Amino acid sequence: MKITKNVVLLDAINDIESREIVDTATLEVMEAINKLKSPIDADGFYFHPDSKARVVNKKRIGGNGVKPLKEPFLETLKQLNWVDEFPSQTKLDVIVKIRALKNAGTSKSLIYGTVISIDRENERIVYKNKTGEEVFAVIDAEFESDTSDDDLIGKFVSMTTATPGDLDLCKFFGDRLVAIEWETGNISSSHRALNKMALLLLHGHIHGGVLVVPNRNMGKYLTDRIGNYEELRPYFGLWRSVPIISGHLQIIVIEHDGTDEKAPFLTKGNDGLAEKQDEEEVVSMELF
Amino acid sequence: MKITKNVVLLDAINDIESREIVDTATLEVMEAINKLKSPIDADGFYFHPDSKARVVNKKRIGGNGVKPLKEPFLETLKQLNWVDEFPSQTKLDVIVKIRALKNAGTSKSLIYGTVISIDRENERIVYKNKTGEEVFAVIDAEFESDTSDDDLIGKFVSMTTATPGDLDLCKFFGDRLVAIEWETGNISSSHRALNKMALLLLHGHIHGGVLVVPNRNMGKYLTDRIGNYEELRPYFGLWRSVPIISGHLQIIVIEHDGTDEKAPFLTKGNDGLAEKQDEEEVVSMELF
DNA sequence: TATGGATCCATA
DNA sequence: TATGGATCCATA
Repeated sequence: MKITKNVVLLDAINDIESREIVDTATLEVMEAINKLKSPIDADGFYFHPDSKARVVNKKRIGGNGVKPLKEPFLETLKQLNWVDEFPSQTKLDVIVKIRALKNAGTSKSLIYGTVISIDRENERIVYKNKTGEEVFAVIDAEFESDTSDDDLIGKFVSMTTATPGDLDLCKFFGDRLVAIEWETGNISSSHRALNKMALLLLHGHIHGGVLVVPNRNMGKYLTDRIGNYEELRPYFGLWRSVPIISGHLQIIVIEHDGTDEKAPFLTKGNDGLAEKQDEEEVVSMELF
Repeated sequence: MKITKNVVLLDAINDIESREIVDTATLEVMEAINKLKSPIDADGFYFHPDSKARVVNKKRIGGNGVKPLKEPFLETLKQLNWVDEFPSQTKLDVIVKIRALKNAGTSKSLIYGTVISIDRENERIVYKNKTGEEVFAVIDAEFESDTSDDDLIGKFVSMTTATPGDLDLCKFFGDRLVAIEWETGNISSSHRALNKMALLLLHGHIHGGVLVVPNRNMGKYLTDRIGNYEELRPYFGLWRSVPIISGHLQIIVIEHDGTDEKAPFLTKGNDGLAEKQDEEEVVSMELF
């Protein structure tokens, strides 16, 4: 697979080590992109010429599925000790719901404690955790609750948090974390991916963020409306305006190496439903 | 329809007139939300209790379609002189492709001119437009071109621009523009909507932005994965960090008033992975 | 239940 | 061709 651009959106690199970390991470991502081949024994990544999406009877048909692209990319990086589905930092958690309990629960996704004070205006709750320490957390000024704030004081409660979801891949370089998002979801999903990395940079949780996204030319061979560089371009000014103190955010743009009659059609994902699978195969045969 | 929250993300209001504009626009949005009723002659907006989405055999079924919600909302505001599908400002345009031409074209979406200079590093092109003026524009440092930069000098060219897409609704209050985005697309689409309004605020093109979005409770009665307040909550810090000079960005959160056996099922379209129309009708009959 | 994703639709 | 949207999927 080719790399056509490498666009830096945020670049607040304050020391040599930081630059080295970003450079190393970038090289590893590039290596994983470079390794993507189709057909498997080819010298690059080719699509079958007939797999290009086109409009017939006002319907867009064709296009390759995207999962066969993403999976080998993740695989290569996991072998370089990147960890997939890495959770976004808990320190960004915001408590959105508080519920008084009779008995202690054990849900891993909830926080348990005894309420000491609630300050809606400053979005802050203080509570005693199970080891008896007084700790504080951020609350949504309008968190959900069945009970008045006063009645919650002194009660044992569960607290539901809201946090950004997982990152595709992460790796620690020393004590600094770099995140990678491979984006072949809908273009709007690329907005969320960049938002997530920009937010984590803003809060100092990660030191580097890399978005890998196809260009529009490559998009023509894939599922309609997947993320592409050109369509994100007009929004760069927004991400560039985020006032991070340190860190780096970049977009790496990829494109297939060309077309080749020997390249396979990449199946589209109807995983898990054998019935749909059959229909899909029939459709594929009709199209190609 | 109920309004459950009104969350301000950016509030850089510098004069009384500005406050009045934001307040007026907000009231008009609230009025349009308030007017949403189902059944049509009811005192509020109710869903049929059986229309709540649920999981059967590992498949999520049910849920109302979202178009029947959005359309009357837009209609009310158009009657209050809001304009729909309002184009995002051309001054944010970035030139992403330049092509030498033999003859002048007339496409409305392209810029035509004779190139005077190209400065990739500073992302700037100077050209002579058809009235002979020298003007400049922003280019992508890696804009597409068949020709070398030097060869483009003195040539008549077309320039393709990239710009954010339309806004759902806009209205001028004096010379200041307020934008509204109604978000019942996918949650990631809400990220784009907020990004768009934040960007336009950053560039001073709009003075106010309003996102209308359901809360999670209401989302349970609608298409899976539509935008909802709770899921956006963890990202507020990002939009709040955007360094705007003046303007206002808010989220208005809506919820249905309850359930009622007399409420209709709101029909769904065939987007995404929906089964085709005929099948859909059969499924609906099975469910309800 | 919750979150990221993959897929196709409507329309200018 | 281009952009916002609507819909259902996979999985922890």
